[in-house]
Amino acid sequence: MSVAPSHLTNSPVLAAGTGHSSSGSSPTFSPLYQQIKALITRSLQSGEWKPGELIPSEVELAARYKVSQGTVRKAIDELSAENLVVRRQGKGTFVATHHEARAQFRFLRLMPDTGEPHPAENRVIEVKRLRAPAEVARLLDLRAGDSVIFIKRVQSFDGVPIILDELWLPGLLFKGLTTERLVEYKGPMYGLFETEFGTRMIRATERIRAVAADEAVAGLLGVASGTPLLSVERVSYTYGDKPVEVRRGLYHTENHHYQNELG
Amino acid sequence: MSVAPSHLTNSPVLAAGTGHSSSGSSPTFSPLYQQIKALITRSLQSGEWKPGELIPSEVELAARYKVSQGTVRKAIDELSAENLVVRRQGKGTFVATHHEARAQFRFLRLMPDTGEPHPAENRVIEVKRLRAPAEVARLLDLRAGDSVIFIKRVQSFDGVPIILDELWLPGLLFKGLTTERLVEYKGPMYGLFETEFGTRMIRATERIRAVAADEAVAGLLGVASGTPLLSVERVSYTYGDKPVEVRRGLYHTENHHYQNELG
DNA sequence: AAGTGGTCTAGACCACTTT
DNA sequence: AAGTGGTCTAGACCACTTC
Repeated sequence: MSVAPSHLTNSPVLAAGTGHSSSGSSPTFSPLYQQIKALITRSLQSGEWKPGELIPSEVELAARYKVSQGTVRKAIDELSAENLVVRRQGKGTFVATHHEARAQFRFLRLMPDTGEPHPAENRVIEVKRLRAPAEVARLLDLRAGDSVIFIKRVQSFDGVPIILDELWLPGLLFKGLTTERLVEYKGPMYGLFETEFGTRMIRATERIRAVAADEAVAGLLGVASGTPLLSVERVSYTYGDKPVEVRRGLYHTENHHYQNELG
Repeated sequence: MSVAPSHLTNSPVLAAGTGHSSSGSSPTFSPLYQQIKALITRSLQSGEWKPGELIPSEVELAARYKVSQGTVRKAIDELSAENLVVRRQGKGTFVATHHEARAQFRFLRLMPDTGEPHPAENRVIEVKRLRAPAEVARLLDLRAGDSVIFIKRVQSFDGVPIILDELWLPGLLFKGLTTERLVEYKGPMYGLFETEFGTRMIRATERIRAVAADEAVAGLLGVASGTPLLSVERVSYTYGDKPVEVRRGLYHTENHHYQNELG
């Protein structure tokens, strides 16, 4: 009935019956739906469909890739599970964006011990361009000495400073980033990165430990020197597992805690 | 062709064609595969299939529940995603267990800053039965004053004490738990709970903060009083989201860190 | 009414494991 | 060879949204 999708690595021609094979004899072979998933991911990465936009329907994609709707469906199921897209019944499938309430708490895990989480107030302390320190260069997959943008800021809740953040971003990707744009932008920083610089954070790894506040830090957070703080070192990745942000946060956890779920 | 599964809430009789409906007019209705999933979960919970054992094949389950294999498959897909079962191609589907290398790191997130994770050595400091403090009773969904088992222990890596744990367990569920059984048991504590007491931890929530070591804690961990420590408060749940463990860990994070992934 | 994702079925073939 | 989970297809109907 159907014709084998010639641009994919599978079955050159299909045997009798309806189903068709899922592996050829090529050096690389993966299930069809994985290949479809990779193709869709490529389109997301290239900006063919931008954050917040509607992607083609399952039927359209099935026609485009010459596979069944069920196969496209399984590909999108996985993309949805990885938070790259969001399905909405009756409407369609949308490219995920950081400009949504539900997406916020994936990357900001600090919660007040009691009551509802409040929006953070940001105070930018410093933005400058510098040569990547060896450690940052290693984590960002850059050469030591490559240009990076350094940001230092304090986040407050209800007027009380709680988080001191330091960020390092690849200079090439975030060329026009200035203090003004950071300050005037409302909403989460990842929303700014996504909208203004076309870089979307997909996942991150964190290393958490307890440290003591030194003099400088204590001053910025309004605590006594030596106060125990949560140190959160984060590396964020975009499409293709490319590292695009190194962040070091110091959290004052007297009345807040880092919330984590072990699934 | 097929007959509607009368023990499920859906379609009393099925219309022409192959597919059949997914919602009735009953007060409660959920997709068929969710109902199947609930039935399988109940069998896991009741011990019909024990940890490590093989559960019936998809074909058998489809016959038992009078649904298609595809529907059983979708139910098991979700159970697999939730780590309740493990699929092995060609062999079958097995009930998940804590006695596996892969399951360890889901609940022990402390890693050495460099090198491979080592097995922990446990030193049990105290095991006693007491009346649940108000906070513990609240978290375990018990009445204040109900009997709980309290455990205090130190975990070391390469002979260096790193973790001080305090645990509270419902007395009813862990009747025969003694210091001896804790000490003589090899492997992870959740393995003991699962094998000896039939209580399997499914998921947990954690609240993490930084605190200073007091005199008693400092002595047990061999650090100076006032040293910043990671405080990890965990509540673990078994089937049916029933809380069955409260744990408070203090981690010395000078050469270790808590590893977390943000998906 | 038309289009979208969500559910369910039936059947085919594949890859892997055991007998 | 037989049994298991894994992939793929085709088609039906449902729930929801928009026109």
